Amino acid sequence: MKKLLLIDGNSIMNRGFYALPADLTNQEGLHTNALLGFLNIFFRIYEEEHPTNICVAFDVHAPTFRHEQYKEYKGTRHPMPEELKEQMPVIKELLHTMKIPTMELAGYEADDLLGTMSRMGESAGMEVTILSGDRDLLQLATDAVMIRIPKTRAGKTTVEDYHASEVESTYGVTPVEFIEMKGLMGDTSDNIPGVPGIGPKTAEKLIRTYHTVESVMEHLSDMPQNKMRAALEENREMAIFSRDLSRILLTAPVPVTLSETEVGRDEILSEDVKAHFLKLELKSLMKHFASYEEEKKPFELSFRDGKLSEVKAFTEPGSVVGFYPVFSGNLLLGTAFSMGGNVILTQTDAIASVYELLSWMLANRVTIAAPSLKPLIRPFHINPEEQWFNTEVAAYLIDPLAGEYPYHVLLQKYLDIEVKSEKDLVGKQELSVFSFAMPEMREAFAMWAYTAEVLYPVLTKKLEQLDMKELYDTMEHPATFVLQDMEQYGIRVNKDALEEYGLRLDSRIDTLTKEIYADAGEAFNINSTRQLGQILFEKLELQSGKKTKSGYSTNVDVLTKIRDSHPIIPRILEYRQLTKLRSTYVEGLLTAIGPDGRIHSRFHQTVTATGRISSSEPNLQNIPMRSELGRELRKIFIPEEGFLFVDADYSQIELRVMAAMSGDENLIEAFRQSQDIHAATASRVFHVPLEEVDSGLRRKAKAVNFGIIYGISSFGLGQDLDISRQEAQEYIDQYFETYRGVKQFLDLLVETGKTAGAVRTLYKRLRPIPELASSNFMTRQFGERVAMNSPIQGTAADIIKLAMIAVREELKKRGMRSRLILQIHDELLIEAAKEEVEEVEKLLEEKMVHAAELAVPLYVDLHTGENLYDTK
DNA sequence: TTAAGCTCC
DNA sequence: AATCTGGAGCTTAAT
Repeated sequence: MKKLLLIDGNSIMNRGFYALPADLTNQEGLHTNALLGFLNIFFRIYEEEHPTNICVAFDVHAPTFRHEQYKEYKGTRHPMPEELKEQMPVIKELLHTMKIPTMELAGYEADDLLGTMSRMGESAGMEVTILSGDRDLLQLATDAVMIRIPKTRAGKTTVEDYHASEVESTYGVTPVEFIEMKGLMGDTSDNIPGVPGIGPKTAEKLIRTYHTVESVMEHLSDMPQNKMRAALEENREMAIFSRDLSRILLTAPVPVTLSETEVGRDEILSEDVKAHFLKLELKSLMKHFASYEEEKKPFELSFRDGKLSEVKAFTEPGSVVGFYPVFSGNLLLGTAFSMGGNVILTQTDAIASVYELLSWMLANRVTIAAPSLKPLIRPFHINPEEQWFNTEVAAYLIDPLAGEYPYHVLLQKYLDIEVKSEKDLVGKQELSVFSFAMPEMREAFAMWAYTAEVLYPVLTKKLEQLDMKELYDTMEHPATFVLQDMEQYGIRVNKDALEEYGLRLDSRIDTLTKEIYADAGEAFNINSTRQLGQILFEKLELQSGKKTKSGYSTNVDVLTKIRDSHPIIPRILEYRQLTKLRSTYVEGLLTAIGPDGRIHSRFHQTVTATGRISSSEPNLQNIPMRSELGRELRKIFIPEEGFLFVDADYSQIELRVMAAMSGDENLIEAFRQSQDIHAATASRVFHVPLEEVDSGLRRKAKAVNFGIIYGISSFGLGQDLDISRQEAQEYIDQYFETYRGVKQFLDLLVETGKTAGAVRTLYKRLRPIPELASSNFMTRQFGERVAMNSPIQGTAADIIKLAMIAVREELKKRGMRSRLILQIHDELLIEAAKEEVEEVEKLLEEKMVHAAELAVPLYVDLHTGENLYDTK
């Protein structure tokens, strides 16, 4: 089937012009932003649809016939900016080189030419697409004619597609009625007057009922005597005139025939076109030529079976090798090695032989690149000093928002190579001793090894360009080893005590459940927010607060506000707390206890956007602390016999980091003088002597302190402190007046975020912020808060990582039995041999306090105890 | 799989 | 004019 692509040239150029930076020029000083915008969206649509026929319509700049006739309405458009004007002849030349016909006709608008040609195509049995940024063209949609409107949001371009049915479902009127609607509501951007006082809502209602402007006018007598009816009566002529003005012609004398619009891929991507792009310095478009060639010969990785000795024979000293071992639990199933693109698969369970080969490689200055390093450290006795490269961690530093780093994504992103993903190849098949005989699994293994090898130079270069090589070498790479240790050691759990704690919860939950049912007058599922909402706010008619998407909110804020209005509320709050403790902590932790009586949580290095570590299966970074009952749970975490816990947490590390990074003299001074920063802040911000700061004032200052770090709004702070927005705003203003340097610093971060698209920590860790480029106000606001928070949270995360590395090294150097087993963002836990406790306390404090030398001293609180509860 | 809720820093 | 505190992971209900 033939496919016709029609493009609204002016509209798409215009869109490109405003969407891309205005300073985009080539060496001759020609602006190229509209050209690039046009071609980007063109190629995107072209690759999606593969049209057989293409034509681009332009407006003629001279007044058209229809302009002449209605000059007073349509003659007042803004003139085209010079920078855009100069690109118009260039795009026409370029389309000429691409053998894509263009059309423009004095007396007619581009819309009319597009409309007419769309009908010609439809009559000839073609599928027609019209590409435009202008919603006016929606009136042209039919079952066979699709209108595509590109939209840019958060830096990403999406396309809205409209056949006749989508116009109806979106706007509630047919494409033809769309024209009638505009007759009533007008269009200020097009200088179409319409009927004053009638907007989109009213117009839609009227046209849905009466279908045409004429019919609306005939039925005026059915309507109530009001302002709307009067306006319609008065503007009868104007409405019909506006409607006719909005209607796109379908019978214009188009200067191009359908057969002339035929254009092949070879013509669009010819050598001439390539040369033309190069001349205009549109280098980013070159990829279309590459992919054209690739499509002819899709990427195929060749790999074969071979012994480890063959791997060795293929390995050049000083080279880079990709390495992907396949484990099923502790059992090695085999290996994939990639050497200069030669991929060799080996089915073997001989870890020792592989270790020997790896040692030989390292001794011969070979860099071994692995897709993920942490799982390999133990089986292959890897040390931080050895020449290993961790693809995943490098890719994370370059793009910390990606979430996952599978080979197919990395190959696509960095080398523009398209391959099947592991999931596509392997699906849900489990690993087994037969895996090395299965073609799909073999291919996936080979891909991992190959990717690690070929990405090594690319990622290394990228890290250097982004000035993060040092961050990788001195922080991220060694941190992997600390995390591996923590996973390996795990934490000991008193299983009996945990079960006993669970029984205590059970009995109390039982009582509460019965009481809640009695309060409600019926049994229901208390865990179901929907059922609970009905009971509380419909049956018991309690005061409901904010709503969620699907009904009443029943969260802790809402319930706390109505705590005293019914005895069921405090019971539900307690029930929630207890069932949370039971299901997440008691049951969750019990199933996580290993045969060694310890929990081996996993620690992730490539998950968070800011550089923090995360923990899962189970998450040991959110063990209860705030409520006494939850805190009791901490008693079940105990050290091994002959050991004690030594715990240290940074005091106010984020505020200290903010003070140091901003260089604000007042805040720095406050930290140097006082241990209690919230009280000190209260004293300064509220102009009260330190001795007179009471707990209420301190609480306010504390909320402001936290708010500032998170990128505060007066609304949020008001909510937090339960005060008015105005009052909250006053606190914020006073804070920034006291700490002017902080204000300057935060403003600078937002500014940097906007211009660079990213912010950095003190140690140059990058956090991209695509939200700052959004056209959506809310999204952009979020971006600003991220810009303020990330460098602070991220720098704190960097510092504790440095401390972890230093602590591990020191313990190792001194040959101590004590070990670091847990990190909770600003806190480190060491399981210390009893005879080493004093030394560990000293060493831990020393390494944490001196992990970074800032303008503000770092400080830690130290605790030693028999369990996790006692270390607070 | 998503939404709502709760736990932590 | 809008908006409405940053970063995580886990469980349950409901689809």
